[in-house]
Amino acid sequence: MDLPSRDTSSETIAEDIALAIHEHRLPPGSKLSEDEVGEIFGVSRTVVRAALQRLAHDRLVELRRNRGAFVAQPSLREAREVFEARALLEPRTARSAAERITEADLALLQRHIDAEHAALAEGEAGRALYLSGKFHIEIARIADQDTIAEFITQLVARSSLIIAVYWQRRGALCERHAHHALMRALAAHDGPLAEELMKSHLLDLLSSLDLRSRVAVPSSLREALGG
Amino acid sequence: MDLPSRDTSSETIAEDIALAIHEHRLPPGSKLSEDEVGEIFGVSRTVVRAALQRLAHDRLVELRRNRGAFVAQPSLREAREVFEARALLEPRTARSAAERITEADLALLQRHIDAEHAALAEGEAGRALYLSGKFHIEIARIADQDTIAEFITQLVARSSLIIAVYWQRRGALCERHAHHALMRALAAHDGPLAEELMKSHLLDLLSSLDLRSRVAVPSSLREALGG
DNA sequence: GAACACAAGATTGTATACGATAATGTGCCG
DNA sequence: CGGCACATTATCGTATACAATCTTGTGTTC
Repeated sequence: MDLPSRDTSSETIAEDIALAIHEHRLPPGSKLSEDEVGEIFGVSRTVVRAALQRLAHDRLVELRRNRGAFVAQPSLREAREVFEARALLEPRTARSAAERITEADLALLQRHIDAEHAALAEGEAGRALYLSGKFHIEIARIADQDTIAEFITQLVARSSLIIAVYWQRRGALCERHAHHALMRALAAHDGPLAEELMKSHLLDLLSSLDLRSRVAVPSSLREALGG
Repeated sequence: MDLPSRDTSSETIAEDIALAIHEHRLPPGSKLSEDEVGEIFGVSRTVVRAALQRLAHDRLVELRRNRGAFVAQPSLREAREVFEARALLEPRTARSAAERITEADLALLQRHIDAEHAALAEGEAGRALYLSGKFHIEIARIADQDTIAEFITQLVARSSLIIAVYWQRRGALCERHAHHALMRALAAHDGPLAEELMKSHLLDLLSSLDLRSRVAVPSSLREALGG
């Protein structure tokens, strides 16, 4: 039943869970029992705990003492703060990326966009959102700023969670235009334009969230009631 | 020998180790054996591992598979990146802080500065550096930006490590002037000035490091040679 | 009938034990 | 005498077992 588990397992498990959260297969509030997770992945609680601790540090899960691990439910305040942090980091990073981007990088970014496009066409909105986040992370990597890229990776993951909770217009993510425009600026090595586009893109994202009143409903309760 | 250990222990241990790194009692490259640390704090390896994992996530220690945990030795590149990240985050945060700072906040900051002063006078350079970092973190907290404050906390801790490795002028930290000037700008609610002062303060810090050539010497080797 | 106290169950927190892996020391061979 | 192969040792990686804590169900009392 348990595959040979190629590498160090706790990292793999943490990434699997993170991906599930990212793709909204694990809704906010879900309980992640150590026994249960351990059985699913065929490992002991020890390694599960390590994975959960890592996710807790990234604020993707919340660890409550003697209660267990739950998929985090970002507060209104946290949602605002995450996007404010991104607004500080990403525009300047996009500018750096535009100044040093290569043809290979551009091709890679284009593949990301195409994959996102395809996922959306197939109705896999969760996966599309995940790939959309990858696009942002990739830009930070292109800027050759590993430290900042790491922060952005965290922020993108948390953004995914925030979108799961506070998204209002259930329609299409209007990101395609923004990402295409960013691509053009990057291809043209136009740093200032890329910076400006990224800035407004993040503002658009933030304003598309309903941060007025919608308190995060405890989805565990909703589960119990709905089904 | 072992105190009742008031709270959850792994957090406490992680903070104790972080403080020791911060104050340069644990030089970069030091090995942190699980058994050894566990014996010192009177706990099992389980909880030590949790603490070390947390520190590894903050990039204060490096975890090598089947080798153990070592106090991190930031690379030249990492040193540069950490200060670039701070340059993106802290100036704008200082501006926000200036706009919303209260009298109580000012008093607290002043106490920080005084304590730093006192530590320096008593020759406790390590503790002075630690308090100096606290000053920066406190500003982020005053800006009411928990998320960014968390990032800055990480970056300040890593900066301390970087200073331990790359500091060139062994003389006094020239921070006192910069921090006093910042205090004045904050007290005057002068956001733009605070932003500018923070920016140049960080640049000063970066330029006071010797990032030209000095490769981090493996201090374990140096220990062995020096006695 | 409602509220409190208590007990049973479940889940996490921690310690210990065993297996795997890498560093080190020893002996043989060239 | 130097270098390589192998055994030894120490340390980490993981699993399991026990203890502490919280939740929940039940019975009693007002």
